[in-house]
Amino acid sequence: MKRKITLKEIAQELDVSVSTVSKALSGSKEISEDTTKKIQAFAKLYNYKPNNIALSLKNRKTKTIGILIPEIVHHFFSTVIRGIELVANRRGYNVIVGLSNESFTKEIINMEMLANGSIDGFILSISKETLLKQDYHHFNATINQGMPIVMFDRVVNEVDCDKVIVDDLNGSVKAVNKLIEKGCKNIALITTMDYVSVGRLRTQGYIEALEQNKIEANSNLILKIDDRLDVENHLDDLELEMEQFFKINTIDGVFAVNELYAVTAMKVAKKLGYKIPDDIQVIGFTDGVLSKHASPSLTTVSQHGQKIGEQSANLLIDRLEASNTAYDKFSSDDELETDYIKVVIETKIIERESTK
Amino acid sequence: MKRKITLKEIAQELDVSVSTVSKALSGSKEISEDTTKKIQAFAKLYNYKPNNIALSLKNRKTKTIGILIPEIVHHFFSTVIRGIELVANRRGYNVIVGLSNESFTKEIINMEMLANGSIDGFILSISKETLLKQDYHHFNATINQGMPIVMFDRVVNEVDCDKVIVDDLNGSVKAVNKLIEKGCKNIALITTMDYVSVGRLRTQGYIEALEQNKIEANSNLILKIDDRLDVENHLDDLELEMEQFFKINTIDGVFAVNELYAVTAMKVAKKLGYKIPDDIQVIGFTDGVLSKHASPSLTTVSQHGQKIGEQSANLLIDRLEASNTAYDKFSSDDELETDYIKVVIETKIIERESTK
DNA sequence: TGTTAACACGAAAACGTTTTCGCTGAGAAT
DNA sequence: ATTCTCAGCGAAAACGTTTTCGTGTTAACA
Repeated sequence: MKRKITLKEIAQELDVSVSTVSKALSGSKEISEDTTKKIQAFAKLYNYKPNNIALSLKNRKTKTIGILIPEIVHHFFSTVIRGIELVANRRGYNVIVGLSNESFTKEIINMEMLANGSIDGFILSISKETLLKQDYHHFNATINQGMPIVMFDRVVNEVDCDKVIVDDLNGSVKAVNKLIEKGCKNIALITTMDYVSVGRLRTQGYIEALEQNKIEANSNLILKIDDRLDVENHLDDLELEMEQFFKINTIDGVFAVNELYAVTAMKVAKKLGYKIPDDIQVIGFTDGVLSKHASPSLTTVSQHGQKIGEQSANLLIDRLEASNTAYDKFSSDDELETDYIKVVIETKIIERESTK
Repeated sequence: MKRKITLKEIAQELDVSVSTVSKALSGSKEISEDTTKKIQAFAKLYNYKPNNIALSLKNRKTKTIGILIPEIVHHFFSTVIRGIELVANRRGYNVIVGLSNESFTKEIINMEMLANGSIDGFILSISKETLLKQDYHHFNATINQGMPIVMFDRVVNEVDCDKVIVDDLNGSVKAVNKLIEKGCKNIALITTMDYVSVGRLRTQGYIEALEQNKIEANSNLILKIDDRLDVENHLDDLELEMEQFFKINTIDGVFAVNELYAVTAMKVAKKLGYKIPDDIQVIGFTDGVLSKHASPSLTTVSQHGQKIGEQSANLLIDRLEASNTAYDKFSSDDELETDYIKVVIETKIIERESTK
């Protein structure tokens, strides 16, 4: 077992100083060609690689991005991570992942754990509990310590930082318009409680689309699911709720704010004897595995999670590397006027079998 | 913008030495009660938190685990990550994620990037390309440098390290037995090419179960999918291949080595007019979203990905913390006899609508 | 021969910790 | 009055780098 070799050991072995080794390895012309060759050969032989931690300490930057998300077993979030990892890696950064599990406390603990030097900046999506509490002090505290944050998807006005969001409103408008265009008269909405911003926006889109088409929104046709309970493990409840909903109302179109709701709606509808898309047409949000492989496969609003991740990472790294140089130029810690960017990722409707 | 405060700054501010501050904060009784109180109050006021990087450098351990997996947008792998993160966090570790994207080269690059001090140990699952090439030198090199590795799911005998695997063979035997027990006479197997160890093992389980029941395996009933092509984006090909398969053979039971194949098989079967589970019963492997939400929902062999992650993390951290003390005790770098552990996670059949 | 410039290298500081050891002064013991 | 003990604190080393600033040697120049 040969442990990793250090500059000091190379120096001792070759009877030169540590500084000489360092310079030789970086190809400094301060060192003679002879010594340089000798040192480089030796280093290669022993597979020398500089220690990242030491570099981080010296440079006061870790080349690591912290991702903080509510949940990882989730198609959308894992797609975003993939996007982040892709550009992070390409630009020489690593990615460290923390899960808040939708909990306010875990979110804070995780942030504090990472904010003490482990990372250069955050990319995060806010947990449901935090959204409910509307307590965002930990984000602002982190930013005030000089650590940049990029928020995606679940964002909030109270925090001043770069943001990457899906065009939820527009996407929903498009989806509902599509249903109308395909002949639906009584379009139901299956959504979440309002405190989740994406749920609220998608609901708003539904209403706007109806208004655009001079259709009066009927509150009976809106089903708000309480997703504080762990839906995945209470599928029966969900189905029951929807069954009631379908029985009470006459419906020929469904817009659901995520694919689980959409797929479940289809299942329930089929069970009640409706044919899809003949009797009822369905459009979901989020283009995940479920949409693709459901039968009938689901027409859906695609969020381009990977693009969101890529954009977020680019935004963060841009700011990180800009702040280096800006820092040198002005050397003023305070208030170099920062205007933050909000990137909106366009959605796209992917038509499959659940619409005519 | 107040940057993070350091020991040195506290020391200056309070006119004591850095050592005194450090000791006071750690509650050393070497420091008088007065000074201790003063320092602790000041530190709390300025929200002092020790810098992780400096600690890592000093302690020569980062309290960070590197995860290296082929793909993250994947139910099984993300579940494993969740398990790892859970126990890592509980035991004071962070988790850094690298994606090989099934590529040999990216696997190596990622390993080298992380092996230079950024992490204390690896938890990984081998990429397909690496399995194909059968080149495992990078794993052994890493281990020889004193960095422990835990492999899960896709493991290999050529590398000596702790391993956590699913009981693929037994799981498959159970699944096929279940089909036989439910009255299936002509059971088809839909599997991958043999170089993926889990595919091979599950195939083997299929054959063993048939033998146990004195049924002769019929090679016509085995469909090997070439998954080198990106299946997700070539669903049509997949369906076509299966359609041919179903047309040629008489089949009343299907065992598929993953849920995508199983769900697709159901889709094709339904299209051909078969009723599930009346005409054909289906069992898949991996209990993911698809299994749960397919219609009919899929009976499947559950792999307990989270448990795999938890076990892997515990194994790794145990070894990390043991090696500390062992190191102190013997102070011998070389060959303290290491016997590695292989943990087998039992599978469980979850019965749903696709079997009688 | 004496001054200078270039060259090749080393010493030391710095990043932020922890820890070992040594020092100082005050009170107790002799 | 002298030695001892101990409490309370500081200096310095160490972790592995990079970088700035010397410093000594040699060759070139006046």
